[in-house]
Amino acid sequence: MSELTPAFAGTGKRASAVSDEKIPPINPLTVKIACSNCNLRELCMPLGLNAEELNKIDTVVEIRRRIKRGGRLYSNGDRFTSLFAIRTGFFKTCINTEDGRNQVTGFQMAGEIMGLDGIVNDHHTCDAVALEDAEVCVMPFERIEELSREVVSLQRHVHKIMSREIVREHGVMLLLGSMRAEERLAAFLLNLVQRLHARGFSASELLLRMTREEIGSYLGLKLETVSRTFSKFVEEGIVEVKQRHVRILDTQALKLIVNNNQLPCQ
Amino acid sequence: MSELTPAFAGTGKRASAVSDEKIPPINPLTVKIACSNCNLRELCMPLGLNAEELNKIDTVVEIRRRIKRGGRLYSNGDRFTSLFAIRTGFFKTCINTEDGRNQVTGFQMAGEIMGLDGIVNDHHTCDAVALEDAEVCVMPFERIEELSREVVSLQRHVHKIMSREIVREHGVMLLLGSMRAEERLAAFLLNLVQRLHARGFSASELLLRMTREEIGSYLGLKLETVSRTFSKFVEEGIVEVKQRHVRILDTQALKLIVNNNQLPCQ
DNA sequence: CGACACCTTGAAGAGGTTCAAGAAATGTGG
DNA sequence: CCACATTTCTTGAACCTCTTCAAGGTGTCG
Repeated sequence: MSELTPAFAGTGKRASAVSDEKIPPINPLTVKIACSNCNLRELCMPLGLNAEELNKIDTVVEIRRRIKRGGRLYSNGDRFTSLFAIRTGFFKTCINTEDGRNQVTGFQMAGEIMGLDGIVNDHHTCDAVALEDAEVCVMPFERIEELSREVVSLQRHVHKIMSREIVREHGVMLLLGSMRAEERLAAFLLNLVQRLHARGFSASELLLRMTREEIGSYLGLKLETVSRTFSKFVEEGIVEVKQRHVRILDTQALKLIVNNNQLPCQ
Repeated sequence: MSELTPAFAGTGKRASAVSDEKIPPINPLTVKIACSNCNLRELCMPLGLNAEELNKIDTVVEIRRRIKRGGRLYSNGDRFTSLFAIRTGFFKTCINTEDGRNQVTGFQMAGEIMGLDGIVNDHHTCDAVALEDAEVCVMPFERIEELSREVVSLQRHVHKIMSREIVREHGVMLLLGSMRAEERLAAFLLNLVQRLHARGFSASELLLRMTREEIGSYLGLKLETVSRTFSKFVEEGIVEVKQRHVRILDTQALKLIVNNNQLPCQ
């Protein structure tokens, strides 16, 4: 776990694929608020639209909104009006109950949609907190519904996004209900790195944007257990860890841990 | 825990509200396949439709389907074509992984919608097993999408159903991630009895349709722990338990257990 | 540079699991 | 309808994983 820093220097940079412009100096001439010229379109919008549909879709994003690290996109109890597509940054969503319970329900990154929990009761039921400075596209839900009555592929897309969230949560239930600490952390790391890789980042290095406590809350473990489990993986040569920098040395070993030491078929 | 049997005799009968006809002799004259004269409509279909919309909605249910106890409505890998509304009966949904993990992701009863997991990849990702003889309305999803482009309140309704499922799963994550065995079982009992009560059954007596093992799987506990926790509740005078018959004697005590021994505000 | 948040590690303890045996209920076939 | 097989449930005892409590280290930011 000695000299990690140099190797991690590039972790924050995209290696390929879906590259997106830097945020600070938004050029109003080239970056107008429109999905049709957004590099993340393939992640949050349907593919195969014709020109007319593309024009309609462009009107779905009302404005963009910036959230500072630690700030909230929405809070439990807030009125629901819009879904949000993450352009840049990293979020956690969590439930905080009156009696002091706390549960991180997910971590969200660029291209992912937030706010679905608010639809059912017109109010949000969890908090969305930025874990790094972020920018989101605000999509009024009424507009989404209106458009998806006209654009069939958008309608289908919205349904898929919600279904995907349901299936993701099934996976979390499997994790929380049937895995031990090592298995949970291995599954967590593999999931994170896979999603980052799909966005052009490294398949083996990652920078954790959340604390041990937040990881623990998500995984149903105490922060000490998360820390100890990281240390165990390090001892076994599976990962290198330096604070929030993680390098996966043996992806296969992590997969074996998750799969009950069985090689997945094929 | 002595003489429970007599009191439980009526458990299977509806006390009031949404009463529905018995299944076996379906009279084709009175019970045509139509949501507009279904007693469960208020549970699975939007309210406040005009006559024209009601007529359209009636075409959403293709056929009904009966599932024997132990039978499957769908299985992991099955092609997704339809959503299902439960008319009668009781289901569990569960994930079974190749490496032998198993997780019950939910229990469903009359008026609830199943199959949402299949939308995202056109294939189901879990098994839906009937825990008692059941009858479901089969609603082809293409038809639902078509109609919800025309009937705004149906569109909104579909969105709410999916959002509700997402929020429900957040609650399960909270349960699995942050509660101890007693708290989990108390929350489980309160949730079940509340849903049954909303359907006209008793607010304090219930007949469990699932085994201790299935409860345990859902709650992330072993069946022995479920059994022991039931026994503990019995010792404390909170419930009476005789096999699958449960009578809640002290709802408040269960609520206190769930709420970390804090009375909920107001 | 000091205050603060975050992380690591050790030791003791609690909660839940595992293994095992027996009891109770349920289903089946004659 | 009864006898038997099977499933389900309960309970005890030993064990193990994770938590709790505590202390010290590391990194960060004004």
